[in-house]
Amino acid sequence: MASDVWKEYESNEISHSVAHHLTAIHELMDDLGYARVSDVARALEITRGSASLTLKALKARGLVVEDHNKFLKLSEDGRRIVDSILAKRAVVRKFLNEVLKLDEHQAEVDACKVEHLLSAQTGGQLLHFVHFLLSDDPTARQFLAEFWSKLDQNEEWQWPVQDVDQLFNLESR
Amino acid sequence: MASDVWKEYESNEISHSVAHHLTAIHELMDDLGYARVSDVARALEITRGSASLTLKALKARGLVVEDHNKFLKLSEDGRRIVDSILAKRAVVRKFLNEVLKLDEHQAEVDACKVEHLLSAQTGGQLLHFVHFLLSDDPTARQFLAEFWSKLDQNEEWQWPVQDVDQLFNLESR
DNA sequence: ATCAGTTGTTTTATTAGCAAAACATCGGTT
DNA sequence: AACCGATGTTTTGCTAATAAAACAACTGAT
Repeated sequence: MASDVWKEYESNEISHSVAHHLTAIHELMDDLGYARVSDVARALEITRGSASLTLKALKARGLVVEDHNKFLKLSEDGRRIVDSILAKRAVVRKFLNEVLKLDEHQAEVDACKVEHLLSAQTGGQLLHFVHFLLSDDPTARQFLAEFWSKLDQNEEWQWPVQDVDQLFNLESR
Repeated sequence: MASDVWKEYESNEISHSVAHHLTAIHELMDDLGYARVSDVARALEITRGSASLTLKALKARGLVVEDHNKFLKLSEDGRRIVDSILAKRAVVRKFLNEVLKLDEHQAEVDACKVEHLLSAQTGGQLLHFVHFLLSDDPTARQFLAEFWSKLDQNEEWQWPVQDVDQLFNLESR
């Protein structure tokens, strides 16, 4: 694989840690009405010192703004980022849980891992897909019904499959 | 969100970097028939020093074994990990590109980002799903045809969507 | 008014992953 | 034999993200 592909991992706009510092502020504002350094640290179960340093960097990046009395708030940019993350998380979780029938915990964990990594295009297309898939369109309903009935029968594959491409080619022939 | 969910990100078996060191060895064995530290470094476009350190750690973890003359090879465990990563990458790439119609580069980049993060269960279920979806089952074909035709019309959503859950609820009512 | 608890920051240290540079060791060429 | 190029390792330094501990400042209760 070309290195310009795999190295894009680090060149990401926001890290996993930053994503959760930002969403923690968002959720604290909803739950408590405010968010201080200590509240974020408690929510993420990290020390106040760690949260203080990370949040200082986020203030410098303009994603978090500080009140006259140490109260934190998302900036416009920060809110935009949190919105996109939460939207992707919700879509992925819904897809994994309600379509692929993975248990809620697994769906939550996997969604949490990838939410900040998916591009806006991927998130948007996935939303369209899941939206149609879970709508009451009869074709979608029939498709899901058939897929789920196959899920119950199909236990023949061992994972990991050795050659996925070959598996697909065998079927499309 | 509970911290035991978001903190699982770090507790992952293998990091992005390790995933690509291992897959690089795999691909070099296929392409050249051998893989040395320098070959891995060249493939990943990092310095030999960095590769040397990372690969030393992987030898210590028993994922990579070293020949009598500095030639590297995947161990049984290493090969198992590479198989699972490549399988997940292939399935995700196929889904993003052939179903969601994202361009190949975007599909490649996003698949590369998440390949090592998905659980085995998620990978397996996704494989079942994509396999059925791209099969010649008439229901699957009809569903995809309808989805794609909707894709062409639907440009009304702005991304990020503010409240994804609400979007779904409105439709399912 | 003092004392305890909470809060925020800073300093020191750790880990993963990288670069850069120095170093040693080969192998082949001349 | 001397040299050059490729290879592998080690050392030093960097960044991000954490913990731990020390410190300062504010808050509230008695």
